[in-house]
Amino acid sequence: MAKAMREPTFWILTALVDQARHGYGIIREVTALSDASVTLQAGTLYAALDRLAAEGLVEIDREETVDGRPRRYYRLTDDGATALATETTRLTRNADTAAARLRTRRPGLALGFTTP
Amino acid sequence: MAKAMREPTFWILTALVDQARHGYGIIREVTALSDASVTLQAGTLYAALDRLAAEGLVEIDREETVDGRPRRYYRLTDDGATALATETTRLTRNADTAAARLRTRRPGLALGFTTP
DNA sequence: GCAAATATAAAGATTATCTGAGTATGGGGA
DNA sequence: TCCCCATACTCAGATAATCTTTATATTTGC
Repeated sequence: MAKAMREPTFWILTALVDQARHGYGIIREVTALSDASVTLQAGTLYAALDRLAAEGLVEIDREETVDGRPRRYYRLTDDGATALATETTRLTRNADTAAARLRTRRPGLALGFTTP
Repeated sequence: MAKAMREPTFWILTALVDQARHGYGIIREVTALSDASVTLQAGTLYAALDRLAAEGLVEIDREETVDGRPRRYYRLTDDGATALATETTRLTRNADTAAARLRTRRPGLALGFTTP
């Protein structure tokens, strides 16, 4: 079984599903995707990109300079998409297992969690 | 926002939802709950129980000796149940966000993930 | 009689993330 | 014009949860 992914890693891969993005763009996309509940730290992001590139889950798409600032774009690889899909399945299964258990606790009472 | 929970922590809390269990019982329950895809390591478990007790998410239920072996039972606190419910909501939301994005990738093709 | 299962403990290594600081450019408001 | 903020990336050190390994002790099953 693939080892559990940490949240920043999960969000970075998710941000790259639809298009290649550069580091700072990933940060903004994750903020938007997560409804501002997750704010990637720069240190975390760039370290994670290096690691993910080494693992083959992302790769450099292109580098360009916009307004005098250099950007490095990353894209998701097929392995990255597969890893994200696997992780997503795992998250769903875990959440479903816990939700089912929680429903049996104090039956008839309002639950402390909601479905979005 | 509550900080993301790691997988072993999530499973320990989930295992305690329905009843108080002792350490070794938690290990076996998590193996069963996760369809044998997660096997808690003893070192991880007992360290996590100490930490979770210090955080007030679990508490000692009772201690008893069965067949000459001492067992320490833990139960989930209300805070623990709330934390697990919050985490479950987060997992569901994250998984749904990623799943929606993955569906838009290479439309028409079979997806690399399944719903359980 | 010996291995495997039961039950807990604890030290050291690993690793992703967090924290915080640093470098640099460009745009917008005062 | 000046300064702050947003943009864009880098890096060193601290933190925290987990993993790995080892240890101890009892009981059950073969």
